[in-house]
Amino acid sequence: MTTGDFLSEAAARGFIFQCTDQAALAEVMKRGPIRAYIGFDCTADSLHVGSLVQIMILRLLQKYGHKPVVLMGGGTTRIGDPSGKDESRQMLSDDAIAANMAGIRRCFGPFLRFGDDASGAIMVNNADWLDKLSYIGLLRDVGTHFTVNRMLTFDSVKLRLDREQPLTFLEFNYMILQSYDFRELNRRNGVVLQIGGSDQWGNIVSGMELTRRSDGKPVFGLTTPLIATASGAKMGKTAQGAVWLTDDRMSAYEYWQFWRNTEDADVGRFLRLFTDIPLDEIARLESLAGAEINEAKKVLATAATALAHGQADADEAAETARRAFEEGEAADTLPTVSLPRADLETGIPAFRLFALAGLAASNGEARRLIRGGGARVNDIAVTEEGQTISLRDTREGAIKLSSGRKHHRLVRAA
RNA sequence: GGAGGGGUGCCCGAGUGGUUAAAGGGGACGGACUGUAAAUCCGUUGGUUAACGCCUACGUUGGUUCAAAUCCAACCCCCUCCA
Repeated sequence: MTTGDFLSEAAARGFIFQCTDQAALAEVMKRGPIRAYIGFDCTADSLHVGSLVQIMILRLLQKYGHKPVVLMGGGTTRIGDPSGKDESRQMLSDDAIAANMAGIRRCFGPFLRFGDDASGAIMVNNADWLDKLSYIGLLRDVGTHFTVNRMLTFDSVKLRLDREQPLTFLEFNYMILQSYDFRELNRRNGVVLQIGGSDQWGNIVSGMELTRRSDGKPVFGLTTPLIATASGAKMGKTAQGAVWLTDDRMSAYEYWQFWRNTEDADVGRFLRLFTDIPLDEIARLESLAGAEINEAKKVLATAATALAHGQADADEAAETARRAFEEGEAADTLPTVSLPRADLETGIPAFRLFALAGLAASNGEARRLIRGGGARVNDIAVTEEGQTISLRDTREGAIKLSSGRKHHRLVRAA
C-alpha cells in the first residue's frame, strides 16, 4: 500500500464524483504524501451523517499516508454559503459560531488521528486569516482574478437568479472567500487538494484557478457524490431529525438502528463508503440475497457504529437489538426512562405513560397510537387508552413499552 | 421614495364572511404484507377531554359583525417593476 493507491481505492469505494485532473493528481500522489483539505461550516454544534462521506474520505487519505487538513469555517460561516440553498441562512452570532466549532471539533476525534507527523491530521480555522482582510486589499489582490460574468454562471448563483430568489452581496462573496482559503492553505500548509461535496465544485474550481493565476501553483479539486438512499430520500434524515454522530445527540443504539434500517439496494454502497471493511468482503456481503441481506445490514450497522462510538458500544447496540428483535425480549440496555416510584405504584393511564416515556409527542398522539393498534406493553397490545399500567406490570425489573415494531422503551421506578 | 404582488398547519399549497382545526399533495407515525428492507394498500396527523365541549391556530395589533383565515385600518416582513 503506497500513497499513490489512494485514488484507486477511493474510486472503488464510490467516493469520487468529479476530479479536476485525476491523472495529474495520481502522479503527484504517487510521488509521496500530500496534504488535502475539506472545509466544514460551523452551523451546528455537532455533525451528522450528511458530513460522513467527507469525514470518511479524509480517513481514507490518512490510511494511505496523506495528511488531512480539517478547515473549520470560523470566518466563512459568518457569510453563509448559498450553494444548493434557496434562501439565505440565518446570520449566526460570533459566540454561536465559536460554540459550534468546539462541538464539531469533537466529532472528528474517533475518525482521524491528529498529530504533527507526516500523516497526522491537523485542524485550522479560516477566521485566522479571513478576519484580518482589508476590503480594498482583498479587492486588489483577488478581485482582479474573478469576473462577474463567470461568477454569474455558477450554479449556486444561477439557482437563486433563475428562481428570482434574493442573493445578497454578502453571500455572493462566499465563493471568493472559499477560493482565498484554498490559496491560503496552499501557501501556509502546502495543501494541494481540496475535497468537497458535489455542490462545492464551483467553489473548488474557483479556488484552484485563483491559486494557479496568482501563485502559478498547480492544485487539484475533487468532489464526492451526493448521497441519497436508493428510493431517493436525502441521506441521514429520520423522524427525529438528523442522524448525529455524537452520543450527546444520538445514542449508539439509535445510530446502530439507523444503519440497520438501510434499504437493501444501498447496503453495498454504504458498506464501501461508511466502513473500513475490505472490498472483497463487501462484495461477498452485498451478494447475499433475500432475507440474508439482513446479515450484511448488521455488519454495516456494527462497523459504522464502531467508528463513531467505539467497538464496545457498537457491540452492545448490536446485542440489544438482537435481543429486542430476534428474541423479543427486553434487553436491559434498551433506552430507559425513570419515573417516580409513587406514580407507578398507583398506576398511570397507558396513553399518559407512552407520552411520558417519549414514545409519543403528546397525550393525544399516544391515544391515536393506541387506537391505531400500535402500542404494546410487555409485547401485548394496549386496547384501552386509559388502561392503568403500574408496578404490577414490571417484568424482569422494568416495564417494556413499544410503539410499532421498532421503538421500545423500558420504564423503571426511580 | 413610487406602483403592484404576497405572508395559511412540519413543508408545499387551496380557501375571500358562517356547515373551516382549515381541501389537496409531500413528509411523518401506526396497521396489513414482509426480512427491523423497498414497493403497495389502509388508518392517523394542533392541545386537552371517556365524550359533549373548551382552548390555541391562518404575519402583528386593533376594528366592523350575532359570526372573520376570509371585510376594514395601522404596522412588520418578503418579492417584482419604476425612480
